[in-house]
Amino acid sequence: MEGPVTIRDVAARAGVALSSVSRVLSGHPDVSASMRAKVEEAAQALGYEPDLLAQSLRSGATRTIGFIIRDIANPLFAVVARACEQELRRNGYSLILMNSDGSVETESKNFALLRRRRVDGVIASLVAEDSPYVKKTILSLRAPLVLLDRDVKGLNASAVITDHAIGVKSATKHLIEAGHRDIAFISGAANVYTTRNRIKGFSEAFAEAGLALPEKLIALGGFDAEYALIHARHFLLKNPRPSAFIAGGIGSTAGVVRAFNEMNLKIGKDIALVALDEWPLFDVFATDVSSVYRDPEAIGSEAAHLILEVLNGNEPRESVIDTKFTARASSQGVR
Amino acid sequence: MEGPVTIRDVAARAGVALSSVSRVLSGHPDVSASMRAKVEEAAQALGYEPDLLAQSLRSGATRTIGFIIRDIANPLFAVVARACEQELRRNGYSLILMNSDGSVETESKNFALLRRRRVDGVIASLVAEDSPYVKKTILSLRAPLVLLDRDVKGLNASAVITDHAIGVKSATKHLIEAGHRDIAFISGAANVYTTRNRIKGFSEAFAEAGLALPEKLIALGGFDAEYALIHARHFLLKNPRPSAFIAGGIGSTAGVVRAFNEMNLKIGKDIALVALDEWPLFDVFATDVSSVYRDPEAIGSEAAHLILEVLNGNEPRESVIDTKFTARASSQGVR
DNA sequence: TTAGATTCTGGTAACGATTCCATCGGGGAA
DNA sequence: TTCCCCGATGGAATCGTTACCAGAATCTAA
Repeated sequence: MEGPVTIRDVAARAGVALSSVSRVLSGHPDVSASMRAKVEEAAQALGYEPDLLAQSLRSGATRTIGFIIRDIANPLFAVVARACEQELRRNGYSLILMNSDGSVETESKNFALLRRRRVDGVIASLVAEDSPYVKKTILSLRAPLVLLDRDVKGLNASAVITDHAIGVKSATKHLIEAGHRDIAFISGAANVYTTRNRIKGFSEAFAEAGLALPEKLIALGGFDAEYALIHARHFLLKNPRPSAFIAGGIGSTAGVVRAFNEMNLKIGKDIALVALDEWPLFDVFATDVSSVYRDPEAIGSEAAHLILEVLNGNEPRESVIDTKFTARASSQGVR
Repeated sequence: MEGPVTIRDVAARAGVALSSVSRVLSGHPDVSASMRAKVEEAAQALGYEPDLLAQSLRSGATRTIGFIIRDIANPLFAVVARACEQELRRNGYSLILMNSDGSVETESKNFALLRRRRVDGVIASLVAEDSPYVKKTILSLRAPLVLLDRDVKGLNASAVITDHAIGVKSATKHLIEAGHRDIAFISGAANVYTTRNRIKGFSEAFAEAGLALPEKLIALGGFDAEYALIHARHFLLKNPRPSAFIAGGIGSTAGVVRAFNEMNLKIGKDIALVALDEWPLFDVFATDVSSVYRDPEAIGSEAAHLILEVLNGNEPRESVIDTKFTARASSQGVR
């Protein structure tokens, strides 16, 4: 019937000044027992709930964290987001989710909007590290930032970094030992750390084996299935055909395997495959696919920890998550 | 160097009253050209950005929508969330994401927090329709609500409803025609519309075939993989063993197929399967699994439309999304 | 010329909270 | 008894906006 009840209503009902109500409710020490009782009775009776908006305006803290990623529908990021939200929620923060849809303009607008919303911090997986706006946008944030798997110089930001190289290197080594030489590698563009670090592992394995990197079989341009499909098709028409593929991420894997299916190539028999990252139902419907795994749960909660640390006055820092290669039937030698 | 620039700073620089600045920036008609020029120059020069917090406090609208679901890591809901966020973003709203982790208490706390944050609306997939708190919590929201696949009486809320029955019915009919009689059905609890509506389709198919419903083979208790795994194991030990399974959702499917794998049962050969809902890489790694499909993209953007409609003064309403059964190799008759 | 309407502008009161400051007692110490 | 200090309270300013109100300036019509 009445609108939302404010601190004034409580003060009126208790017959005291509103500053006294505020003191009681915020646990100020200098309040008498009788005052405390009166105010608490009134607040209880009226069902008073403090307005977070007003508190935020006054205090300058919104207890809100922005979360910007390319696409929440990427199952890996969905798990990251869940873990992150859970951990932030436990600490009294809420999460504002924004997809950048793979567009640097959208990403930039998202940052600007979060700034205007006065979020206390931002966790982001940037579309690109080298786009001209990035630094300007981020430096004007005036709030702590946690990057997910990105390396941008001169930012003073925290970051959760994945050590892809170690996993990709042992995957590549494994393929080489199984006799593969023409190994195709399809992943996102080199303007994000993720890709560069994966290629690092890939290159190191070839170098250590004393072999030349198959540069013609490397396609770095997009994490989406479409990009991978087109380039996998192209590679599969080469002569000789590559005998193995490494697919950089869930989208890439989808594209690569679609290309295999189109040409009726059986994984592990006609062609070898290593997938970087796993996806839902991986363990039941892709039981023989070799993979380089990283724990998205750990990434999400670590991102939350890093932002909370800075909000508690600590210095930004980096945290490294490792990856693990598991060989399965898909990466054996093929005839 | 300076803190964030406010409307006062702009007023000072332009040498006018702050009310004039507000008028210019909010496009009030009664402003002279020279005033407009002065203010715009000053705002531009100082890089002024209005504070959404203050605007919200003043206007009463936060342009913020709460989104409460059980688990964003469920790939179906991740796509729903993405579509929803995109559509809301286009209309100037931001989305606050909260997982309820399958707990009615957490869900209730999330609602309370969103209320205190003064969100303009909430989109939610309730954990249960019948928990005692639900109505009280929701009625005290004082903001429009869109339910996802839930049916709660006396709420005056909008809803995006999926017509599962039609798809499940034709799936069941198909199984019956292929000779299956002992069809197991595993899904979430009956205190959500989703489950009841699926069972409705299941029952109707049996009724129309003049057969008795295999009540002993119905397990309704949880959408999670663990629940499905336990009950699938149990059913598979029965004599006679069910010849077909319908798994209600992505989690259920994971559990059911794990049970198959444990007992070394080949899908489509030793045992038939129909999955309700599809998941990422379904088309490449589960090409022969029969499914009842619904379009999560449509659900998400429809939810956004429904909440925007009410925010624009229209009455709440329901919107129905249909489902489609596709028969594949997994649901043929088995020896 | 003057009344009345019309622009335009500045000042001020909100929105709902917190916090500083001043005031008023009462209790303890000298 | 006097002085001081501290606990307890109320009043007012503030966070950054918007919106109302009043007054000044300009304009139109009689």
